[in-house]
Amino acid sequence: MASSGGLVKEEIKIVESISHEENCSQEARKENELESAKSEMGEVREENERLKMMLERIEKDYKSLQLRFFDVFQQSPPSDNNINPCKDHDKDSSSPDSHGEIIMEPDELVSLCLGRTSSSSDHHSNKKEEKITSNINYSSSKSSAREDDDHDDHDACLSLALDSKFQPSLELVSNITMISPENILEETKEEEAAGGDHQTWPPSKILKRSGDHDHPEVSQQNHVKRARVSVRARCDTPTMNDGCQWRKYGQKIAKGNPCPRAYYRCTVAAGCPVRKQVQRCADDMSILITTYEGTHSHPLPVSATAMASTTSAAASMLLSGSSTSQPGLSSTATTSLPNFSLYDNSRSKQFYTPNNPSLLFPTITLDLTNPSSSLAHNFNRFSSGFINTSSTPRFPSTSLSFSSPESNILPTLWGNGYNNSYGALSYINNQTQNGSLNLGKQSQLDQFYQPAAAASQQVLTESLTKAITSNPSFRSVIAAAISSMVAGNTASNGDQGGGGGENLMMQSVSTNPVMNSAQNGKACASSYFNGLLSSSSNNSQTGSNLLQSSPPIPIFKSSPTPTNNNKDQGS
DNA sequence: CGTCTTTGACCGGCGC
DNA sequence: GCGCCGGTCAAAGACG
Repeated sequence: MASSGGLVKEEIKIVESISHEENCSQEARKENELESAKSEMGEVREENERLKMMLERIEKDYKSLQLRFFDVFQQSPPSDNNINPCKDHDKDSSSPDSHGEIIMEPDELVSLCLGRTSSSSDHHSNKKEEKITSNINYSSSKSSAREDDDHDDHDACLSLALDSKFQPSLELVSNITMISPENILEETKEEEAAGGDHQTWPPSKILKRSGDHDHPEVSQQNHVKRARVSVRARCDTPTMNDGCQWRKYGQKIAKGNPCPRAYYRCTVAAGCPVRKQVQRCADDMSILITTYEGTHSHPLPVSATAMASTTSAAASMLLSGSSTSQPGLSSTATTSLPNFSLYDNSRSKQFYTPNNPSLLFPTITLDLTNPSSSLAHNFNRFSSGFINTSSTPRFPSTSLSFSSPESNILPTLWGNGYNNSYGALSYINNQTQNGSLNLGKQSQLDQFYQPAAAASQQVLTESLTKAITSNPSFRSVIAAAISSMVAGNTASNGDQGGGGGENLMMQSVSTNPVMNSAQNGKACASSYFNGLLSSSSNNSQTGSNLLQSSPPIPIFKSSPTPTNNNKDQGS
């Protein structure tokens, strides 16, 4: 008995030691995690520092640019048209705003599009404007291209519209700008050829409608298609709500997909050339594929800016990738990027694909559908692509996948209605309160607070942080977006904000009192992609479906589309 | 009654 | 030249 008692004691000792070791190992693990977290934070801080400096540069650039612009403008007041994209869309179709270059009215609105390569060569109608445009483009592209990484010279195609009507608070509005350098000429010519008709989408239509401009070059240029941004998202509503107002103008059964493809055009402003196609994925009917094309010729409601920014950034990524021959995205994206993946299937296949007309366009795909956060899974698709793997793309196509453990809810939030967003809040609020990312821009006209935007902020923030820190391409795109906003921010109040936190760069945006006031002091949609996700509608479908990944799938025909409900959002 | 959706017709591009 | 296909138009109907 005594020996057995001794054994027991020894066993106890062993167990204790084991548990002690376990505790030690756990502690060590925690310490390791802590260490890695610290190092990550350090990296992020460094990155933030860099971005901060970059922002300062951009700010300076912007100021000098602005001064220069006003100088030029004062010397030569522009004609009364071609000025304000908000004011006279119907008649201003050929105005350069649709080029996203520069639109200015002394007392109303300035719209700058950052990062486009100069396309002024074809503008003969307004040479002064052309001159300005060149300057702007030079400076802006310079400032955006001058950024931290040497390996990518992106044209961050983000627009900045400053509405001085609301002075002193300048409003930031982003336009979807999906123009590749090689497409600018085409677009310019298109719009010239359109002769005031803003329907620039179909080149054929332009030719048809502008019979007096039967320029051979034009028809040639028309072969060059614009960049498209395709968004895959799980969505139980007929269309994914992106904050814009859309009007359906057609529906077709496309080959290879039993689900009809719906065609929408933007109705936020009359004459806006932006269109979108909405189609359910044949393989997974819960996935909605929304393809955007064109450039908004008007300021966007805040709920739309997120989408616009996203697509713009994505497009610029695509275009920057297509404009350079470097491996770029593929190589850089293979760095560790948990819950965020970016894959580009364009590099190895740059040939034509006659069988898939959608691939006649340079297309970038944002994939928000991936329920698996498996990194390897995502990255393994880098080379294979996602949407466009079926055939060889005629134009480079790039795919982005925003997959996170919560990713299944994101598209749902996005796709669901405004009410749903609120409905989701109760769930979401438990997740995070961290609202440091803010790339969604607020407009005075649109005071919607999007609580759903608070959803999964943390995850997204982390994802974005990593994305930004590890992917130069993405970084520069984001930087361009920030630059455009900060420029506006600076113009409005000069408050750069940002207290040196981990998400300093975003905070500097979110401290904009204009933005904050626009939302009554509430934390606004607090990440670039949260903003994107927060786009909402009045869709009255139950919020209970919010977090379901396989909701009932509406077919276009039967149910009223949320786009219809968007009307009260836009203005 | 105005606005929006639906849907068949039409058009142009492209391949064969 | 023909047919297929994607994309758009526009009349008619639906809806609020």
